[in-house]
Amino acid sequence: MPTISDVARLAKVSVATVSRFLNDSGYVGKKSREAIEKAIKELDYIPSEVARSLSTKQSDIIGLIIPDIKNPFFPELARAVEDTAFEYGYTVILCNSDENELKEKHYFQTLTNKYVAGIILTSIFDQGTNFKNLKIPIVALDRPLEIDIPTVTTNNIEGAKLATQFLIDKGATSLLCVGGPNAIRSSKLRIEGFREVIKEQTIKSYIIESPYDFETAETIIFDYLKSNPSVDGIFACSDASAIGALKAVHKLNMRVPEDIQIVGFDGIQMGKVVSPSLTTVAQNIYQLGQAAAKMLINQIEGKPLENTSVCIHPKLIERETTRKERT
Amino acid sequence: MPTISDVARLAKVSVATVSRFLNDSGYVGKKSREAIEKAIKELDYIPSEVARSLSTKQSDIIGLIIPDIKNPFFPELARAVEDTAFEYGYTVILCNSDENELKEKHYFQTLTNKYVAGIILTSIFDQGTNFKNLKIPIVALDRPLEIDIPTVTTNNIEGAKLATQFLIDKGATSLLCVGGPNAIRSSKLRIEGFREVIKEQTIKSYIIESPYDFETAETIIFDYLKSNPSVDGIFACSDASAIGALKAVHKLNMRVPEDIQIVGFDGIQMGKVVSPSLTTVAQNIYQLGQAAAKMLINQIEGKPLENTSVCIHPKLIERETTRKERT
DNA sequence: ACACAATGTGGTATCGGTTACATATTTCAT
DNA sequence: ATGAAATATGTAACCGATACCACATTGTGT
Repeated sequence: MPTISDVARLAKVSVATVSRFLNDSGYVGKKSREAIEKAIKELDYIPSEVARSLSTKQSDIIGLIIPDIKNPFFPELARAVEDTAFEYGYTVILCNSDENELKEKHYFQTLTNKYVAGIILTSIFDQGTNFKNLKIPIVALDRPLEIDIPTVTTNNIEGAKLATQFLIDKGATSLLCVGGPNAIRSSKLRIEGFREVIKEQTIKSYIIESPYDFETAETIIFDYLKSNPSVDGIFACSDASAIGALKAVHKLNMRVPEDIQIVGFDGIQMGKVVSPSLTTVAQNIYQLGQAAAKMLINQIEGKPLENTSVCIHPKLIERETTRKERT
Repeated sequence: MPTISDVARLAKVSVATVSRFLNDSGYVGKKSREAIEKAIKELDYIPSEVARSLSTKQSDIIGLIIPDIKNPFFPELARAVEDTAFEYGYTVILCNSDENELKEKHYFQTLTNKYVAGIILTSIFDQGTNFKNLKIPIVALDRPLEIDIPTVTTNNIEGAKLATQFLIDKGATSLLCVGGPNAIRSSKLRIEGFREVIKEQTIKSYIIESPYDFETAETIIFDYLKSNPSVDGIFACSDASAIGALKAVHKLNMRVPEDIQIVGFDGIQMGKVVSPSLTTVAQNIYQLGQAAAKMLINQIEGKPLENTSVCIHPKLIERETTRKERT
């Protein structure tokens, strides 16, 4: 691996001049410029990121802390972040926090110790870590953190309203809302959206809580429906629980969407693939990740942020778990 | 952030002694040791990874290059790698190559430039890059590279045989094998396994090729089945195409598993979730990733590799797309 | 008691860049 | 013509570690 000194020697200039050339900082004369360009080409020189980081205390690495890449929501998000990072010349370190505060803190430690340029964080701990005295840029993704930290989220209330209203429009008269874990802000907001629509209506409604995973959701919903068979519409606050609901409903020999309609939330791939395919309020996951990455990079590069927070509109995707027409 | 000099000053020793202490290299007297420990605690000192990397030309970062984290096979793999890396004090950079040689090369460049400790690679390019003259450890995952590079794969032939034999045992008499892209070695091997079982039998069989994605697979299989309705068993070389097959079969109003049975390959989450749930040859994806990470770390840390390649047995998971008993 | 090994410690060059500062040359308005 | 400003370039300190080498001290076998 050639170093900056090799280039300097070959181009018969000093390392300072080469450095100035590389970073486009300060003056570099035409002759030097040409000689340096030639030398770089000849040597196949690439500046050492590590040395540069040591000097500037900033690398071209972005940390991405998410609960679990296995959770079907996150691969697409990660992909969007990585694509955007790639485009701007950054590289992504992936961290699975498991919603575990200790692990999260550990990653923060590790990442800052690597002089990462910034961190994108999906965390349920809105207060725990003290993000303010951290001097590196942070963007909160999917779940808001403290007030002054830039945030990218989907408009959860709007999405929940969309789903609920849609079920009603399609003729549902007795609605079940399957909320997510209470600790997660977005889950609360989705339930809130559901409530807001319901209170203007005169239909029966129930709200239950379930973690965001298929199996548990399936069990919980199965049990619920067994004792409350009158329910004819389910709004699940995540596609995972919606899919659990779908399985539960199947087991109960109810037909979807004839006997009971289901609308999920998230828009994960899997929704397309289940039978019947899932009507859902899709978050534009890719856009979410992209927006977060862009905001972070803007901060890193000192560009002004036009918005301190971005709220992306969800979109209802009508598939097969809801009726085609009002009955 | 305190530095090693701060520690040295506080402990009234030289930086060399502190360094020796930190790396457990060379002699450090008892008194110095205690003073240093105290100083480190007092200052909350953590050695700078970046400075260390510059000096040693090795970081604690592992590069993971995969085609696409959105592909449902990879999140679990990535998770396994990350978990194992975490356990041993390493950190993972995620790279999506899109099976694109240029992108792959670029990532190699970027990663080596960061002095990564090693790279785990899922690549279809078995010759392109010259891995030999690379001085950092590499492990090939899922798809073998050149001969002398440690490799972790599933026993694809065995898995394909398992699936094919199972279909036959369950009474299928006219088999369709849906292979993956020909460029992918594992796909070839799975087709080979299928062939091996078939040639000992006297049943009809067909082989078609399809990319590993739902939509395309669905279309291709739909068209095929339309003109060949006698097929009563499908072995799909990936769960993705198996799920495509499932949808295609549904559209054709054939019942699964009564009219036609389906067995997939991979064991992705989604298989559990489709209806009917997918019988499949499951790779132990987590174990795959874990084994790869461990092999890599062993290489990095100079420990001997007992095996230059690991081949993990797949396991047939019987679910609902095959019949319960032989008909 | 002496030679030699083992133990303990510090000085400092080095990794490969950045950047403040000094210095030299050119440009240009007056 | 001349002094200030702009342009161009080099020297060397610095980022925060590692590691080679020199040197001092202690232990030990004969």
